[in-house]
Amino acid sequence: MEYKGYKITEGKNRVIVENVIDFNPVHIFECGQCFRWLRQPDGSYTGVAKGRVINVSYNNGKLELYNTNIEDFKSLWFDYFDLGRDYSLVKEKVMRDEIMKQAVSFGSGIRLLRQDIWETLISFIISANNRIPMIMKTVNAISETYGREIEMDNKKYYTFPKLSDLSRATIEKLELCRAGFRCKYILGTARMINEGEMSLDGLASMNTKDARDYLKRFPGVGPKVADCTLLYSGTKYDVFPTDVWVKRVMEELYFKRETGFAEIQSFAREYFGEYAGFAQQYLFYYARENKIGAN
DNA sequence: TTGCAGGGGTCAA
DNA sequence: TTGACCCCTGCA
Repeated sequence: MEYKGYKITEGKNRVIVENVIDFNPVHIFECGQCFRWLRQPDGSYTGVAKGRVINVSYNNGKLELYNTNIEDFKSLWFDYFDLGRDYSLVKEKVMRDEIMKQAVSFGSGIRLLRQDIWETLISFIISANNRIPMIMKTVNAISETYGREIEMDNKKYYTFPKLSDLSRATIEKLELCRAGFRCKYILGTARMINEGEMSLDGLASMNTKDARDYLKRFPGVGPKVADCTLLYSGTKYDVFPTDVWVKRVMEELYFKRETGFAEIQSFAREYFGEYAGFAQQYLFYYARENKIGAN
């Protein structure tokens, strides 16, 4: 059948989507926006999202989602993989110079996943002063401890915990998930939302600055975590999360000198405008994979 | 083998 | 503006 410009067919516990372009699982899942997708020996990726576990592979315009059905594809995965967006247009918009042409060509199959904002917020609180393998371990441990068990091919996986379940956690038990000094931030944030003191529901209708300031009221959330939360949940795209890698690549390729957070932010806003978030993602992936600016 | 620096930042002084 | 911070890995 035809669905929003794609040809989709249903197979045994799987959905095949044809005519998919600008989609590369390696770029998407390894560009740093998510922590729950694992590369399999055959090159496909298995991950937990939307309360489900699926396996994703892609070859020559054909996207294959295993352990799902057409109904879930329409209601969940189409949106999650941002399949309604024309990434060729996005690339055109951000390729403003030779540097961006390089970065885009390097990460040509990147897509910004539209992830659950609650999970994204907690995951990026964990990311502070941390390394990716550790972040993945901690998010997994939290899911195993407080999430729900699901299954694919007789293997167990765990969904990211609901707000109410994580709110009931204790610092002592959370510490077993190896979140270290971030445990108090996780619990503090969860409880503020659970008790109704704060809410993630209104962020989309705020302007970007207000949304960022609002998120920064959570413990463990500063400018970087706030911007990541907004961008990787698909809430705001005119943000430019600036971590050490982005700072390095901006200094080395654009500024040709040392600079600060504020200067990079205003440059990105001015230069990339509403596409800043996409530009950041191409740049980050390019910088990290090529160790640009690494000592 | 042991020791130490440092990491996708944030907080507090 | 500057150091401390959980925990783990990489590298002397």
